[in-house]
Amino acid sequence: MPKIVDHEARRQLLSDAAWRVIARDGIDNVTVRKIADESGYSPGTLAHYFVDKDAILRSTLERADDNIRLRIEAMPEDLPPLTSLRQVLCEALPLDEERSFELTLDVNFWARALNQPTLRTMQHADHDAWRASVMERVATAQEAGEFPAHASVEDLADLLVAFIDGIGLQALIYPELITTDRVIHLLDQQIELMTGATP
Amino acid sequence: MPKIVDHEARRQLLSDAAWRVIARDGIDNVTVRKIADESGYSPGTLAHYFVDKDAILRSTLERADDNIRLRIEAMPEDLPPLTSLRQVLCEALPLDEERSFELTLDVNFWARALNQPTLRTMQHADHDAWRASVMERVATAQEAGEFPAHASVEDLADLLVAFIDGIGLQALIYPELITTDRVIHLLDQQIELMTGATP
Amino acid sequence: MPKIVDHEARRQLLSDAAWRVIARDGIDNVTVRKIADESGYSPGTLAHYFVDKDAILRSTLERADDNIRLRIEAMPEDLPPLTSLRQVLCEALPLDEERSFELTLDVNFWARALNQPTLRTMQHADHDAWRASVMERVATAQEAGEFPAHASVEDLADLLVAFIDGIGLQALIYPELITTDRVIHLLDQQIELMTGATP
Amino acid sequence: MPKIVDHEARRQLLSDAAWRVIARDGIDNVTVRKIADESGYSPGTLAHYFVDKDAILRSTLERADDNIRLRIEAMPEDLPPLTSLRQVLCEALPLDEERSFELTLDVNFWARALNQPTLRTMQHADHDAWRASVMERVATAQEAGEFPAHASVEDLADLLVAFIDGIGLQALIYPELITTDRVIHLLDQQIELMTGATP
DNA sequence: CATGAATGAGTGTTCATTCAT
DNA sequence: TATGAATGAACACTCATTCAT
Repeated sequence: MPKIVDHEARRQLLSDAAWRVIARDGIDNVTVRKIADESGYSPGTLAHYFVDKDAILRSTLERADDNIRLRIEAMPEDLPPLTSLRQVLCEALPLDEERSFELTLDVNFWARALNQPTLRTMQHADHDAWRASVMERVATAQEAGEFPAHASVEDLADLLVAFIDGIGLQALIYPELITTDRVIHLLDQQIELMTGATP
Repeated sequence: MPKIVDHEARRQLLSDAAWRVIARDGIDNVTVRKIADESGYSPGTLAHYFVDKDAILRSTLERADDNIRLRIEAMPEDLPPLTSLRQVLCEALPLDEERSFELTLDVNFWARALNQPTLRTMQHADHDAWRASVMERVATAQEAGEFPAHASVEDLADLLVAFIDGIGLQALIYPELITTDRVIHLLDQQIELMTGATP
Repeated sequence: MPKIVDHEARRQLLSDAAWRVIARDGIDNVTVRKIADESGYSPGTLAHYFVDKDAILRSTLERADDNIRLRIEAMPEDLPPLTSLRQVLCEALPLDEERSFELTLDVNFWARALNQPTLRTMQHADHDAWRASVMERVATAQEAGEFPAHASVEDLADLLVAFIDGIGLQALIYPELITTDRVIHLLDQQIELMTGATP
Repeated sequence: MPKIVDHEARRQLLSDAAWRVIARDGIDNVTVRKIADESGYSPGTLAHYFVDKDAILRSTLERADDNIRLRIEAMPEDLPPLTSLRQVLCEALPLDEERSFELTLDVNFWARALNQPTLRTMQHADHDAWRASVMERVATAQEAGEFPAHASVEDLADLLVAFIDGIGLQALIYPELITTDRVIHLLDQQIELMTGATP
């Protein structure tokens, strides 16, 4: 069934074009025409693959979160617990162009999620999945003695997740204030606080 | 004599109406007509007080950040250092309707700031002012022996600020996941980690 | 009845302000607000003196043509026939700032006259009055032997009037092409042709 | 395959519709909706062919002057010099509906040209081209002995151009005063004056 | 008489969507 | 399936006019 494969491939191609437009111009300035131009297809073509403009935008969010999930799944499994945790956390930080691109998309959708239940549900699911990945590695690390035994795994995970969300946002919006190096430095500080590795 | 209106008061009235529309419908769905309806005035009236729609939107951001700043300035000065710090941090969290309202506005402007330099500059200045308030209190607390003497004030402040930004966002978007009580609990945990007050 | 005098004086003041705005910005870009600003009064005040915006505009045309008529009436009566004729013709040419100002106004109203009968009637009357002045002086000059006896006074007058209208327009729109000196030169040529004063 | 339209043909169709609206309602009363209605298309369609309303208006001026130029270029080349000159002059006079239509357009743009440099440049170029056509034929006629040998070709041409501009305007605005027959009569008189062909 | 705040209809323009080819 | 011309509602903004003070 080559048609089906083509169809899905075309959807992804169009979705990626939409993503680039969002990242470049901001979600408020996206027009179907721009996406069509960016993709190399005509506006009418988009109608064959997405019911409406909102569907195109939603598809970009799906793709962005797929990317993060796939990268996490692709990680080696035999890493030291803290290393693995650190890698998972870094996947959500704007440390390189690709991840900045993904986070830019997320930020563009946050405000919309406040008003669009469908979008909110999507983001919620993705955030939960990522949070579960973090929590899983926190638990493993705790078992390995990296975190204090009495600490709540949920609390530790949520503290990390909140920190990552906050520092990532700042790094994205105020890159001259929060450089990539400083993001890493602060992440190390936060982990150090939590492992209790105080001198 | 014609009716003389207090221009500044009228501007605030209209700005507040705009704010309510942004919070209710999302910044993407704001129209001048809606703001006019919400304010009780006609669309043409808005033109007397703001040069264009963007100026109205910007004014809401100014008001929101003014609110936070004024509340911080109004705090008693003789509080214990950690209490004062905690209060400043809480001013930026969506712990009640008013503060949720303010944070909703901020979230709505984040994506726009990525593409509009003017907006970004405004947000940067406001964020910096708040960050300075936090840092000032962290320094005072450290002098009072609440934080380890060797810790960097900047690092401590930025860790807190990142945590607040992240947890506030989650509490706003996923209130059923991160309740107000949990926000407070996690804030306490984070402060505890930083003071080194391990049980 | 001092009120009446004030009223008329105020009308003229406002009319002059309107005139300046038309000449400066073009009749298409005139707004009541601009006229109010130019006059130093408020928009509401204009309503006391003119029923609507069109009435203000019409009043400027009246004033412009009054000016030309008054200048012609103020001319000495004992001038040589050709000199007198020449002076009348020059009153409608943009030879100085004042007359350029008047012609600018006329040009601004020509297109409107094509669609607004009221305006057309006004312009017609003014144009007729000026044409009559020209014809009168042509007749006098012919009687004095300046023009060939067999020539039609009407034809001579209309040829002159057409020339003046045409050359004035060009001098106004393309001043770098048709300078003031050239206008005078061409006027002399035309008169010479008509007097038959061939060298 | 979608319907492929001839862009240039469609532009002309829309331009002609705009022209009719200008001639009917006056350039001040032209709205995009009226042009759309007149053309039989929707307002949105115009945006596919012209960047904005001003571009539509400008296109009508281009078309009008193209028309005159093309008619002059299409004239037989072996006419007697004075006949050829006379024909060129008549092309700019409102002697029939088509030429009245063209002149109406010009008059509508004159006032605008005073304030819009782009428009002024366009009109200047067109006027110059037409003036050059006149001058060329005056020169040929002079060589053929129709005009006095000592007369300046430039002066003769400018006298004719000014006369044509002036009489055309009057014929257009005051048709009951200056009939078509009278326009022709006066043109003959003017040429006669210039050739010195006094009976 | 003078004010200027307020109105709301009208404007040019944008753009998601439709659909004949 | 792909096209791109066409649509028409929605938008921000302008501005002549009204009217309470």
